[in-house]
Amino acid sequence: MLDRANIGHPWWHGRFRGCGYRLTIPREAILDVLSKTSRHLSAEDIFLAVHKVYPAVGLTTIYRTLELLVQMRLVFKFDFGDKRARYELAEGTKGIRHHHHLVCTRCGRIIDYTDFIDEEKELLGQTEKGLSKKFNFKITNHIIQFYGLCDKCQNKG
Amino acid sequence: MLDRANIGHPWWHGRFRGCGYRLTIPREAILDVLSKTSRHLSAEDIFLAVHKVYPAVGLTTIYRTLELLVQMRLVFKFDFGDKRARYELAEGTKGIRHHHHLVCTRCGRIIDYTDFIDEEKELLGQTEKGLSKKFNFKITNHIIQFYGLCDKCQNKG
DNA sequence: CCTTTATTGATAATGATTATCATATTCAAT
DNA sequence: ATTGAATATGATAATCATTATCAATAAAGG
Ligand SMILES: [Mn+2]
Ligand SMILES: [Mn+2]
Ligand SMILES: [Zn+2]
Ligand SMILES: [Zn+2]
Repeated sequence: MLDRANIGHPWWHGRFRGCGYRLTIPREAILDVLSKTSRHLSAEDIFLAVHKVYPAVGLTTIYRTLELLVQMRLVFKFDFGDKRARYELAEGTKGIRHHHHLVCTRCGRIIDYTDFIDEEKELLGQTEKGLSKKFNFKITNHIIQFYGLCDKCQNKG
Repeated sequence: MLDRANIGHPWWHGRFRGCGYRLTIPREAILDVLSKTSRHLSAEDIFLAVHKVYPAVGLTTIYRTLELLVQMRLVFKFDFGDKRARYELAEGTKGIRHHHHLVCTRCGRIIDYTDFIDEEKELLGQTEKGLSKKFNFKITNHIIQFYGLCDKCQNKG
């Protein structure tokens, strides 16, 4: 039910054309897994999910492909303080879905938030402009993360 | 010239009283190193610096002490995307010196900035309040990092 | 000095990520 | 379809920052 013809999210096909990269089964399978979750998966998470459908795909390929996808800006790579890197699709069919994160330092839960983004954008724009000028620094990216305790973890020792 | 009597930054002595923790030579040496730099040192950096004065101090103690200092909130631990953790004294004699970072993705240079913090504070306050309410999340900390190219790295391939 | 507890350092183990390298796949040109 | 160069893959071993162990030390308080 996850055969090649059925995967066909055409919107990332175009990204591979012209880069010299090939859109192979492992690569599509990885994009497919990422596109079907709202969680922030580790390389091993992705490996296990892909493994169910394509048991021949190795962990090395997962790492290699993720590195490629990050470099192509199709995927974001995050560090939330547990030891493993976490990956998330950078855009959906509707374009880039920019958001920031709340990270629970007790249970590791990650919450995406997109509210307040508008106000943040305003300030970030100003800040980036000021910083670029003052330090002659070309900003390409930023991360904002709030750490603390999620609702469940506040009601425990 | 870095003997015990000479180190005596009394302001962190108090932090160890009442916690059951002892202010030992290795711990003071580590705090001393951190207090004398504006750079963002790795555990090994600190090890090497301490080693010059107290060659008997082992790397394990550096890691253990840093973990303790982070937990005591005397030191901040950062991840700037190179593989090693980076450490920075959380406060000076004047109290906490809150700031954010610019990270050059090419040469790894880290720039502290404290300008724009006031405007940021305003927005962060609002955002934290809104997020806390909406998600019932108790925020204790945040990180903001801008990634890009520093002035030197813009003028290279 | 003695006892208890906290701290230390040498060493080995861990675990996520990378490097290697021989094999397999793709794709365009016959 | 066949071929052949370029690209991609997977099993395996290597890296390397960080942790776990554990016996030896040092501090604190009588
Ligand atoms: Mn997210
Ligand atoms: Mn800093
Ligand atoms: Zn939680
Ligand atoms: Zn640079």
